[in-house]
Amino acid sequence: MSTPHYLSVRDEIARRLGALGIGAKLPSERELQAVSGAARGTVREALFQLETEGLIYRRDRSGWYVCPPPIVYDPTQWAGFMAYVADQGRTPSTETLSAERAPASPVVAQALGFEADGGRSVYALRRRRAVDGRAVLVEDIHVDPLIAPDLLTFSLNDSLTRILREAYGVSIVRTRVDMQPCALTSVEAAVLAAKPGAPGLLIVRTSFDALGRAVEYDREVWRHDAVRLQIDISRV
Amino acid sequence: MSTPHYLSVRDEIARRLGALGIGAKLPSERELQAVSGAARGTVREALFQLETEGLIYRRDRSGWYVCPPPIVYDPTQWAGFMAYVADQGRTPSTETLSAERAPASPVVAQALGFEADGGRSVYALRRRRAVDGRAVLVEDIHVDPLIAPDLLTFSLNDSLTRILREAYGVSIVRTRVDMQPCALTSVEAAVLAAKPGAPGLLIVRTSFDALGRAVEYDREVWRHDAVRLQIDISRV
DNA sequence: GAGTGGTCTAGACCACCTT
DNA sequence: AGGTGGTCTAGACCACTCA
Repeated sequence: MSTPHYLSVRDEIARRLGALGIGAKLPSERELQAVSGAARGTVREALFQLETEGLIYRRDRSGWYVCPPPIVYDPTQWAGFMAYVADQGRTPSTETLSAERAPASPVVAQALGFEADGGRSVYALRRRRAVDGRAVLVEDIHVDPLIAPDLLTFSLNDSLTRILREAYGVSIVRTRVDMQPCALTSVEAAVLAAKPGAPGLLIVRTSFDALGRAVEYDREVWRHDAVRLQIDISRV
Repeated sequence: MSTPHYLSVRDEIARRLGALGIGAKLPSERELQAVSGAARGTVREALFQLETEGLIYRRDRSGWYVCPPPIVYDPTQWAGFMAYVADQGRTPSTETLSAERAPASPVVAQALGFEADGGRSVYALRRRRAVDGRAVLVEDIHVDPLIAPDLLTFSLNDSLTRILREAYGVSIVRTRVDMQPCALTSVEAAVLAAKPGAPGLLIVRTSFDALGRAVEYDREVWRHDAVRLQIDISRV
């Protein structure tokens, strides 16, 4: 047995994924076990492998499902999530989980250029966004209340950038994007119906206006299999 | 037992990571098992968790080690790997694993704008790059021989972009970057002394010159914990 | 050669989802 | 209420690394 058993089980399962449709539920682990003749732990090893590859995902305590293709995402463009996803023939949705004015954490305060220990507060939004009904990301957005007073009176499921532009006359001219693989915390996992510790992709965006003010600090945690970043850069 | 045992083991191990230096080897799994009183599988569960979080990594069949901090990488800048890493106070190194002229695969041919079934060949380089002696990425670079004839006569551990500019007068003015979490194939894992299926980060760069020609197609597979992308975008 | 991590087995119990 | 995935145990053997 030169190649481990769990890899042949992986291949066997992978072969069937095409027959199952996108989003379809896989047979139970105990069924897969019966078919493959392996112990359940070995079957799970194979499933974890496919999860890392982005071919299947799980909904916590529910089961394993075939991954839909990833969304292609350009964090430097400002078309907005709803437009992007629709352009790719998918159905986006946004849900605002919370919206409040709260004290700025040190990280947020620094990102928005607040003075240390100023005790400033920020607008904090938490949104869950889904593609074709599957929750793919949770984001925390922080906005300086001095730049966008009364922000919370707007409909927050829309493009926030449009609100900033149309209601406050603030245009984004510079964006700093940070990206890093991560593990889902228990909070993030709960929001995404995933298991805590599942692999994710962290994208942090800080947006600046023409005056150089940090207007928006956006922290997005994606399911790692749900997104592919694509950026097009032209040098001057 | 509201929180799973493997998570308390994780916390216990995480607490000790500070005391161990960066790059230090963790105690063996059987030692950790003895300390925690858990079964070995549970200890491994905890270690996998820390691996996903990017706090520890393993060298295949050797053991678990404390992760150094990630390299901050801007794929849109052309400073080059060696310059980047050095700027961050780390020691970069590059090793050319192979350099040859070979038929272009369909993916490469399309990326470089070759006509379909043209039977064109390309220069293909495979390089391994390390930070402080730890292999962090393997890259496959493909260059159009019509644009850079005799490329293989140069010293290929250097910045390829500089060679293109200084020897061939080709400047990159546009870059398309694609990025996606992935799993290491057995080939990539072998090059990086990792386990096949370990989490990775795939970065694909296609670079164009002023004439709009695709000059270079670069496919980089990173250890997922070794890199943090950072991009700064200004809109005109 | 000793000890390591990698793989694998064959069970078990529980909390939770689904029906 | 039944079945699921999540967690956990207590072993075992092997290929490999390292001293």
